Amino acid sequence: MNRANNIINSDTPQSTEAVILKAASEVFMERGFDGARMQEIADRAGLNKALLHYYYRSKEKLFNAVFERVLIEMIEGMIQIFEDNLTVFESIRSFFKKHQEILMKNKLLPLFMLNEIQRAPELLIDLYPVDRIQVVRKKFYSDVNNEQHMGIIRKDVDPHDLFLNILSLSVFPFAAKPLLKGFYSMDENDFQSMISHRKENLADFVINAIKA
Amino acid sequence: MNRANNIINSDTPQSTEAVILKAASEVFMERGFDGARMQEIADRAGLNKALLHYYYRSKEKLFNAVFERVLIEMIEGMIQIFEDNLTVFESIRSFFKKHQEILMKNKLLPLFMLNEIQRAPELLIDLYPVDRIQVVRKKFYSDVNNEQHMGIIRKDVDPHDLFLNILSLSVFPFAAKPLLKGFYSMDENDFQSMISHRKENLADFVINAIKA
DNA sequence: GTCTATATTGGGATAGAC
DNA sequence: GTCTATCCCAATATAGAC
Repeated sequence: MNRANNIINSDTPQSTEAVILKAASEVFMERGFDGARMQEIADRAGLNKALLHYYYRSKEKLFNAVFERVLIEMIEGMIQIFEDNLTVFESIRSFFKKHQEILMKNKLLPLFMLNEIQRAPELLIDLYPVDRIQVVRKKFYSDVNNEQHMGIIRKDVDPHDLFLNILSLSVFPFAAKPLLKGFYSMDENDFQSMISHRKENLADFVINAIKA
Repeated sequence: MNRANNIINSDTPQSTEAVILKAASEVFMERGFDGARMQEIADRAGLNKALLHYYYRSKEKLFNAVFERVLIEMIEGMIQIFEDNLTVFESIRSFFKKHQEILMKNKLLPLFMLNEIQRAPELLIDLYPVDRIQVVRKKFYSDVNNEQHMGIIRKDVDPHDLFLNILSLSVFPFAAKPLLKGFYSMDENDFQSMISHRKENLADFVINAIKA
């Protein structure tokens, strides 16, 4: 269980501050900012509400602390996946494999992030240097372009679209988990095995879609 | 602007009940159940809070009225798209085209639905006869199987996966709109033209991925 | 630093006049 | 049916003892 794959659960926290942050992460992830209660966070941390305010002043500040941490680790995690020097096909394979594993350990992450950014879009700009991720995207784009010239990837593939498609295929099932459970009447195990299956097969889907 | 494509905005409402429902739809969609305020709904409807309770008893009942309507229209809309007797490739083309148009008119719909079902999964089962959508899925599956035997679609395509992939590609960008805006620094127009672009090209992506 | 007790306000819900 | 005024609880936040 290496650090990169583990966004919410820190390693057996010691300091009160860390205990609070861990409990807060859980509750905010499950219920969102508006649905979360300071009381529940205190209960889960085994402390009282007053202490939360002692350390973090307000619910909003506590939330921001949680969100910033989650946001940074998520993006850094995604960046790492793309960092190795691989062919585009290999990158795609490795991306799905690693990304599905990350999300499997943090099933609530996608919906949480999408939600809170919709609620307060400034969170994204305020808390993160957005251009950090541009570097990776640009590299991916030029890699794709190269392989298009080499006749490996179809010429009509737009790298920008491709990136978004990959992200959609990877993330959506997690955001839609409760919906899928309802429609397909799946339980937690079914969902898990669906993801393992996708982890192996999504790359083929995409590669077939783009290969020349 | 036909009815099927129009989930939130009803046609120039008359009755107070309808005015409330319309205002409530807007506010719940924008802020979710937990973030929504009865006061804001009243303000937008040009009425006072007391009337909301007069007609709908409680916030929760008002929400359920909104949610049920949205859920049913959404599913019925999706079902209609698949109802025509087309080849799989044609279905896919027509699905993306129509579905992107529906979502374009209700950009907040996907995230709203995903959210609220995560918050209260029983909404799905309580408010809708789930098996209604199974019929369409089953038909799609058997169509795919047929065309696999005819050598049109790759044998290793799992219809179940394919369905989820199509949904992911169609829905995710809307759920992630604020995130995309942040990362790509897009404005509303950029987003709109990205969707028009995808409306035309998503089908090719999928068809390339699955054609034998 | 951590607790109990309390202040304060936001917001869902109701009473009652018209 | 629609309004104003009010109730009341839940939830954030603070005071102050230890």
